[in-house]
Amino acid sequence: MGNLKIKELDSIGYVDNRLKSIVINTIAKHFKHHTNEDIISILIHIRDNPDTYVNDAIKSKIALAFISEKHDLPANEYQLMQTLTPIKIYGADEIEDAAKQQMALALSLPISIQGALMPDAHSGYGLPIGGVLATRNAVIPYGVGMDIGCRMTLTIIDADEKFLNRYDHQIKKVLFSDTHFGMEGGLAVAQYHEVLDDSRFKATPLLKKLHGKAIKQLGTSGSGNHFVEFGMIKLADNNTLGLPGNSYMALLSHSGSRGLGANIARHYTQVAMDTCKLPRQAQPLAWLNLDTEAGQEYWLSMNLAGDYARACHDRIHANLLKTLGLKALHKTENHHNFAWREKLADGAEAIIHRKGATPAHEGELGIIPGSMATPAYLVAGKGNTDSLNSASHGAGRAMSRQEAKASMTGSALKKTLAAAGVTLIGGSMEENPSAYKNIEAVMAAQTNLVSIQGKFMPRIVRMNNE
DNA sequence: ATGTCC
Repeated sequence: MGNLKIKELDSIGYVDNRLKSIVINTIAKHFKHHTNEDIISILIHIRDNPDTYVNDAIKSKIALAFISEKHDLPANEYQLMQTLTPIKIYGADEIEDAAKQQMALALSLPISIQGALMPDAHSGYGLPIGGVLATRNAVIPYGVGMDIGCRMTLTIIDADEKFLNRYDHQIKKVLFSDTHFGMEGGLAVAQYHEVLDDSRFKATPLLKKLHGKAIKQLGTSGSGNHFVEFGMIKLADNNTLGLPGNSYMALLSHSGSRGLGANIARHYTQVAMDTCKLPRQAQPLAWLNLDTEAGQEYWLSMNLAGDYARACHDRIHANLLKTLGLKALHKTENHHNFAWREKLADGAEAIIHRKGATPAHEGELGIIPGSMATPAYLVAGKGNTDSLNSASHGAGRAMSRQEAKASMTGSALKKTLAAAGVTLIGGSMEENPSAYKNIEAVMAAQTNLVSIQGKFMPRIVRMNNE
């Protein structure tokens, strides 16, 4: 740093030793060719306007340290920022205020860079469902969610509607015998997938402990809105899959990482909340710095849970197709509860949290389901950077689970299903189609984010009982 | 979402 003296730092208010060492390191790394005069004027500007630098790739470290020093906070305590972090909201009219407020709170974290709210958004714990958040070198366990790697898999099958109609009875039987939903019991046939041999299961005491549970639950589905269903998909002409724009039988599944991911999420949320202190209302958004051991452990564990969730879908699809003697033509899959290291529009690297959001980079295929009696859409991303390359993960809840239960009777649901030509095996009132927003309206709110490649209509749906 | 506090 040329001949800038420590005394000069003192004279401009950089007195704290931690602050000084960050400044010295930053200067040595990034401001080698600046004059002392320039450096001092930059430091004074950061000192007087720290909030405006919290998103700066280089100067944010100084700004954050300065803010924490100024407020006389310990190194692990943080204040919320007043600066407005960029946010784009899609389908704002249909999104409840509580979800927007949660997103605004998330954007006031000093680690937040950019955010987006998808048209199916509703309030969740910490980050709203349908929330996308870019942060700098930190991961928020509640920004990923409790079901790490909750995801979709669609297999387009080499069969037409005649097969679905002719083998209706067998399909129902297999959807009952070859899937497992809920917490008790498991599949009749022992499952294997190479993910079970993954060495990451030996990386931490927690993962070692969870390995047995992962073995038992491989190939099972969860509860709530999780499903496995057969239906028909009509592909668009000139779709990007390279398949003729015909109608095909298809298998669609929605589930996550079961007990493995839930335990990882619970454990590291606690670690984050113990080690990253925030104002009370923001505490669920506590993060793990990715340079710390806990941050790296979570990152490894989250990725393993994601791979495990994928393996569960792989087993489900392989089991059902094998029993029914069917052949896959094409497979589409995507996580919608996960975090990725990605580049932002300006080239800066960020951690992108998608909590109930579909990755939608240019050309990337994904699946956006409606409900048990409404279409799911096979989409290709448009790479819209305002949405952080994301789209909705479904139609989104219009009613709480309680409201949904209270507003629907068994006979009314039967009528809805019959009108849609859907057979439901298991399922609950909480998942009734009217508890969800209109999927067509949600799709209309994100035409700048994805293009529709195919429309899937469920025919035989398996969900958890109750 | 989750053997819903091993």
